[in-house]
Amino acid sequence: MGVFWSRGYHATALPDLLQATKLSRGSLYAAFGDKHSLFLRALDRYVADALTRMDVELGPRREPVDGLRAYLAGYVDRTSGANGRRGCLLVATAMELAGRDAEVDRRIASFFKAMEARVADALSRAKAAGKLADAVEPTTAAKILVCFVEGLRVVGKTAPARITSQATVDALLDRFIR
Amino acid sequence: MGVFWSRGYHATALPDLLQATKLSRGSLYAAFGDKHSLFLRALDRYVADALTRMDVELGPRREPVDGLRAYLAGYVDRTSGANGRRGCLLVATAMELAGRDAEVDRRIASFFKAMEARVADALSRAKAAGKLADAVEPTTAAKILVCFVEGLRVVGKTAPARITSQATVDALLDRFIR
DNA sequence: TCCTTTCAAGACCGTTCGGTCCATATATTG
DNA sequence: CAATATATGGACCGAACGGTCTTGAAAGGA
Repeated sequence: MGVFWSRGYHATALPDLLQATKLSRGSLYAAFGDKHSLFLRALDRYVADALTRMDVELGPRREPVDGLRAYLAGYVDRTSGANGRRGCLLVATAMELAGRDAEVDRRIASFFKAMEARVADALSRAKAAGKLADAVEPTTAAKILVCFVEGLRVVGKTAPARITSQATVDALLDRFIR
Repeated sequence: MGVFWSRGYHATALPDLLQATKLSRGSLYAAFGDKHSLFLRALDRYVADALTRMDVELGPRREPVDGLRAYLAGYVDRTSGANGRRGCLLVATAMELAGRDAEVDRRIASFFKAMEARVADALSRAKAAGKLADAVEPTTAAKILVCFVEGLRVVGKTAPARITSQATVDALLDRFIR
């Protein structure tokens, strides 16, 4: 997963994968079929990791506003410094392969949907608790937050300044919570 | 430019460029040096187009809030339907090449800075006109909007639904203007 | 008309790509 | 120990890559 993450699909060559998996050429093909299948596996793992992390951060047992802060803080962390420069396998894949690879399309779209649903859920619990500013609609606000964090990943590739990102995130959240 | 835009740098092969430029192999190399130089030219043009468009939308002669609406409407348009699926040369390049190509890095970073400056300027004029909501700080809000629109481009690759994007954009802007 | 310049078409180059195959070494098992 | 299953390193394959160079036709000028 790591090597696709760092380099992207096209830029990752077989030798990179062999080194990363410490497998021989033959064994790698026996185990995973081909490069594309291996990539889909990596993508699936990346998505699963992201979703379970969100389930922790935004889970129903947690105070929703705290959860949203944790969720956004995670993105600040992942878009700062070396993490930021490394980028995001999902966003990179969306830009590189979406529209040309149906399997990838499905995974990307379903991930965004799942992420949005989790954020929307946290927001609606926050709203029920009276923590949201007036006229904030959870599902729409969730779309805003999803777009925003994905944009953070893009900008973080070349401007991964933690303090700035954190301040930006705080300012955004301030427009939604009471 | 179009062919890099649609396919990305690595995925664009020489034959694609020959067909797009209607040049022979020899002429193309005589005119542009190599693939990388040609790509940088295309990127420069893309950036220049985007900035001049923003200068029109957010120019000082225009009502700043109207300008921001036009600017955001432009992004809705470019992230909807076929336009959305085509993606954005800048975002794709940022994810594919940033951190591995210094020339690209400079261009991406300076573009985001320039975009942010223009948005911030419009916002501060709006603030001076009393059109901004309380406690909205133009430079921070500009960073938010930039991240948001770049995120729209990412999400628009797989979910290019115009009505949804427009509603999301409207909801975001509503949090900032009075 | 002839000479020069230009440029398109594509042969060609070395390299690298993703993928297959085999000979060999290493375990595993009776 | 012998027989068998397993997995490894790397040779090998055709194709495509980016880039160079030759050839020949068309165009322009004297």
